[in-house]
Amino acid sequence: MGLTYAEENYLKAILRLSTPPAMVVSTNAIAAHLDTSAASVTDMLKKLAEKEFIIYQRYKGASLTDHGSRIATMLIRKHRLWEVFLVKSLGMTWDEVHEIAEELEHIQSDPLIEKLDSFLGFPKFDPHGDPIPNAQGKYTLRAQMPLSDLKPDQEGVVIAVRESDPSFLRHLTEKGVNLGTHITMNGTDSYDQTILISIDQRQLNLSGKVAQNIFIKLTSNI
Amino acid sequence: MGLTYAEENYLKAILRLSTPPAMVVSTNAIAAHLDTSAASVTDMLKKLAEKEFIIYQRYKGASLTDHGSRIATMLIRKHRLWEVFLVKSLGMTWDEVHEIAEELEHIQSDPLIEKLDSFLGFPKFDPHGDPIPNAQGKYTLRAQMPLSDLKPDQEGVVIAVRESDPSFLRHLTEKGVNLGTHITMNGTDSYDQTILISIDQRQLNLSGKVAQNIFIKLTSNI
DNA sequence: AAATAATTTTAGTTGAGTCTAAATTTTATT
DNA sequence: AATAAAATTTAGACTCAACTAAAATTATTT
Repeated sequence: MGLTYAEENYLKAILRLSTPPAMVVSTNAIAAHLDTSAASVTDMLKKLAEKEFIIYQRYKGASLTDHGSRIATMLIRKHRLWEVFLVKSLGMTWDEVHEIAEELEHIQSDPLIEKLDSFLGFPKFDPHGDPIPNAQGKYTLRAQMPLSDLKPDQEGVVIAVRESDPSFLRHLTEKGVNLGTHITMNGTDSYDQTILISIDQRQLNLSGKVAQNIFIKLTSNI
Repeated sequence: MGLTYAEENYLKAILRLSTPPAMVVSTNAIAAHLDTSAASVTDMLKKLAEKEFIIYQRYKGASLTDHGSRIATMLIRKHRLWEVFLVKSLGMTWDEVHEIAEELEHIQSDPLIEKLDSFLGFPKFDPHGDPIPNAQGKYTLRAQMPLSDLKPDQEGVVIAVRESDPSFLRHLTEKGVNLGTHITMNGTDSYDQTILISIDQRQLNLSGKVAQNIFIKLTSNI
């Protein structure tokens, strides 16, 4: 009695869009996220509610039940474990793996995923720095802030980036920004919101939009 | 422009059922293999012919075009490479992997499959002894015969087994029959067609049906 | 509080892939 | 060669997941 790919993708979208404290997601938000029509979303929400994966009230939006939340979390777990495999074992780059993991996450086998986890050494984070839920659905949250929020002279280490847009990730690679890269904030250009940073001794600048999608763990600044 | 899972599965079925010299597969054979109705097969054959993956004549059956054959062969390649990964890297057993590989073979990424091949060391055979096509679609055929065809006192090594039925494979494992196992034929029980063999010094018997699905490479018999 | 805008749902279609039942074509048998 | 049997195709219907257009509900603004 497995779920269809479409059902799984809807649950994943609802989890991704659920934010505390409300945890209720609107029809339009899901439609935008999945690039589909609001009418299609309404149809699917009715089905998912019928199967008790979500709680849904007409015109009010949807929220995951414990059951639905568990399924969505396991999809995230599978997605991120496969990404680790693709990068660590096969040598793919962080910009190549999201699309492939979108397919791999739907493979149905609990023994497979537990053995993959073991094979990879029970990684806690994926190649973009996102936490990997364990078999019980628990994961590590780390204190982090967008690079764009750093004040001049603050410094830190890149611990995560917004995944999934390959050209954004390739841009970072070109600039020398990777997980673990140490960055010092120099300042913001008042005209164009460009961010000035240094990596090692090297100075460079990033657009504000890019800097919002790089996440930093602060280190003691002098 | 990818194929649907259903289309891919039909092409794979046609390849599996194509036997020289005719290479033409009947509607009913496909229906039986895919456990579906003949009417559904007819519908799909029309679509595949329209897309030029097969040549199809009403009432006469279907055969793969070069294009269709290439796609089906690449599915076999992916299926068998994933099986090697599941057994060699993750430590699964040969009875567990077919069903999972049926899903994994549909993952769409050429770089992925070439890197997987390299990671595994370009294996030539899968965990059931079936040959793995290379990136050009070429594979190694080996001389082999069913265990049931051995004459008394002939001996050889198990180099392949019919894959895909988990309970058959578990049965073999229990009896101590694996790829590489050396077997001597002792004889056939005239009553019930049971096959008598020895493995090392140990004697055991197998049903005729089982013995037909174990493939042997003969070694010099005294 | 009424009017307008935005959001969401309903109604009616579509295409993929399947089904059963009936009709057609091919093959085998007398 | 005529008839019976087997194989195959056609016809019509179903489910899933999507769509557009129109209707209904909720939110916002005047």
